[in-house]
Amino acid sequence: MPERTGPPGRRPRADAQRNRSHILDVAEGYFAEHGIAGSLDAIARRAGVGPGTLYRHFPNRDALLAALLEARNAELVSRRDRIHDEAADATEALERWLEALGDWVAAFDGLPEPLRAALREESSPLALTCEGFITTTDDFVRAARDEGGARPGVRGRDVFLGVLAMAWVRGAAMADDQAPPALDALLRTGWAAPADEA
Amino acid sequence: MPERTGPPGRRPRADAQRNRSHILDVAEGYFAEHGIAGSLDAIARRAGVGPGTLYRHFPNRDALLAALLEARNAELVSRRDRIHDEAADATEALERWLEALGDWVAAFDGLPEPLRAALREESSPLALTCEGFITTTDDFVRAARDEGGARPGVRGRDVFLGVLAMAWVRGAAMADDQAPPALDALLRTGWAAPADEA
Amino acid sequence: MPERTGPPGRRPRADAQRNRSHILDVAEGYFAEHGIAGSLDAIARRAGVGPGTLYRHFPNRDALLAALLEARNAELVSRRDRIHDEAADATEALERWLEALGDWVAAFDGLPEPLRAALREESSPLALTCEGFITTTDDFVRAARDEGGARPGVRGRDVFLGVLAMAWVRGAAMADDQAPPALDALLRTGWAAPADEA
Amino acid sequence: MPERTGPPGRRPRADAQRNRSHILDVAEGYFAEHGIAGSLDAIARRAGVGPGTLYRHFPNRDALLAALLEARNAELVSRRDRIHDEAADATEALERWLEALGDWVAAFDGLPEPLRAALREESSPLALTCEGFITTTDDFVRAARDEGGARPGVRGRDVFLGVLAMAWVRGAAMADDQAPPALDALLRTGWAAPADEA
DNA sequence: TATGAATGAGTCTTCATTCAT
DNA sequence: AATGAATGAAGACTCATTCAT
Repeated sequence: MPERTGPPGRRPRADAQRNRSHILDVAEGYFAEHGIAGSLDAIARRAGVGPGTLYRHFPNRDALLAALLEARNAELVSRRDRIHDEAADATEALERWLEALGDWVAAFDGLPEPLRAALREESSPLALTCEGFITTTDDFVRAARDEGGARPGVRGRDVFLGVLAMAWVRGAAMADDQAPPALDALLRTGWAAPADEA
Repeated sequence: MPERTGPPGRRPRADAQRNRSHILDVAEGYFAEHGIAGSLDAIARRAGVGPGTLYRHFPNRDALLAALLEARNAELVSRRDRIHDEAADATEALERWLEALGDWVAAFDGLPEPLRAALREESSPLALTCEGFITTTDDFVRAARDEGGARPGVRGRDVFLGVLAMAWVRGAAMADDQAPPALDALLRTGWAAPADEA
Repeated sequence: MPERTGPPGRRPRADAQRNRSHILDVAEGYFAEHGIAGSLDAIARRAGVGPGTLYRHFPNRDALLAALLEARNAELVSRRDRIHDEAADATEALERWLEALGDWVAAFDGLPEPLRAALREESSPLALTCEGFITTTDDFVRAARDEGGARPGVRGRDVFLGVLAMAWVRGAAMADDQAPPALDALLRTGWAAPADEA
Repeated sequence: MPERTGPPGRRPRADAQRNRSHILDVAEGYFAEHGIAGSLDAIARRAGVGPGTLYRHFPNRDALLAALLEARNAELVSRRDRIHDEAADATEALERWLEALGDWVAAFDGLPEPLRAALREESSPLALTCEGFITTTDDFVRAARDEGGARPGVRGRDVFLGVLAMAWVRGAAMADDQAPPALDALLRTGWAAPADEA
């Protein structure tokens, strides 16, 4: 019984923690199955808790989503660090970062939508997450540009939006195996031939 | 549709035709105002017909949307023809076509979504519309490529998807005035510097 | 209760009017039982219709209440006419009118509350009803005043509010048989002795 | 849970006392702001305690309200005493007492409602409070009546209810500046002209 | 005793679609 | 053909109260 009674540093109750992460597990599965537009009540039901419990932990869908992404965020951040360490040059780094970002956005079907919405009204907990990665993207873009690998005038924010957009449209192109890489290439080099601007 | 005639006076149902086009008018205004996610009931109400009538003419939202776009399609087609006539070269033509396509997709707030969905399951009446324009886009792309203005390997379908994607993400970027042109440029030339691939 | 429901499973589609009045019947009983704060869903359930059907007929609680009162309104109006015809003088008329008003307000337990609320924000369908009766009350008050039976300076609106208020407290005084008439008398003559103001 | 009645003099813990009065402070502010229908959870939160703690001190909303009024009761009682000391005659005293009572009831928006309810079912802690003031009111009324200032047959209870009622309806009449005094006058002298009963 | 997590029935509301009239 | 009433599942979210910690 290492539990000291009294009011020392309040730690979250064990059962609450358990519940929270259980809800997250269930939500992950549910969202993976039904896309992120599924019913929150259904998630609560499947998790075996009342809707109030879910709402206590996550006051709205975005909060739940943000919590769900948090785990992946850590992964994304570590991937960023790895890229910093391993990439031969800034251009390759940017490329790999965008790939990482693309994977992150593809975590759940329909995820691009709330991310876009969050970018619109900054009050969402998702907005913070996004802004962080926008900044990171901008850093990568800048470095690549300094190196001559990225086109001048391209902003990190736009590239981020581009990744988001491509991830969104990819949802439609699943039957077409060539589409995903084609879309990445499109974002990378555009449709115009280089000669066009020389 | 086998027209069943009863008593004499077998008219081609002028009133039904009138109804149909009236519904379309109303729907156009409604979608322009509220985005394409508005309630179909509300449209029927505003058009002064019962929901059943609306449903008879357009069995679901996509059908309505498709019919709505058909009118614009004519415009888009004529724009295509004008481009063919006026454009100095195939590259400029493609550029202008994509601009036209962008305008077309931006007709209603939220339109990219059902278009994307239609591309997924081809059963939607919107799918046909899209496929037509994909073909057209491909024609433009091919011509530009033959001319050296478009990058080899770029498919019309991908470019179409790219336009769709950019139109979609644009919804989020409204506060940012630089974003729309930046996104167009991104799609045109990508983020990578030309030197990168020379 | 010989509940006239159709064969189990398939509910025979009733005429809209009949459905409407059936809902009203049920609502009347339900409100009489549980007071006017009861659940609308419960009423729909009890009426054997979906909540949507109830909402189609009565978009909100006030609308339902207003419809419920409409029948009684007719009665109140005819009572008003009878009073006009029968009352010996304007003072007796006012007296009888207030009695009628009191009966009207006592139709459902808790009715004074939404009436008061409606008086606050005039958008409610109940507001119209109330305003009409306020006007009528004012007419009666004026006539009585001209005759010397009502105190100068008393406005119809205040008297109406007084009736509402007394009906409201009456809910508390049920155990006390003397209270209702005492409250009426209080409203009529006040607590102060006439000598006090001579 | 065995009730430990043996050794008496078990004082409440100091921190419990502190908690209790802090909750009261917070509740006072909250009710003053949001009316008495606000969420108890919100009060607990604002007070920095758990809802369980609030519940332990005040098993329900009425108990909290009663405790809250107790503080004001002292003030009301002292006002009563001051009236006794200062009033020139019993009629003026009654008048001033009713004014005091009106202020008391107006302490919180929506307060009349639970008071009325408490009068109905005497089990509420508010009932006691009310009964005390009803008695006081009756004393004032009697004294005034003996002096010829109050109408014979008027009972303290009824006058109390009248004050409650007028306070209740006043909530609706706020837009109308003339209403509050008009309602007071109505309660004082009624709508009938004195001549009517001479 | 204090805490605050959990409960879960309950609130109102919407809407695509069906089907009796 | 047209109508529009009916459906009823589903949605998000609340909150007084209980109970495990």
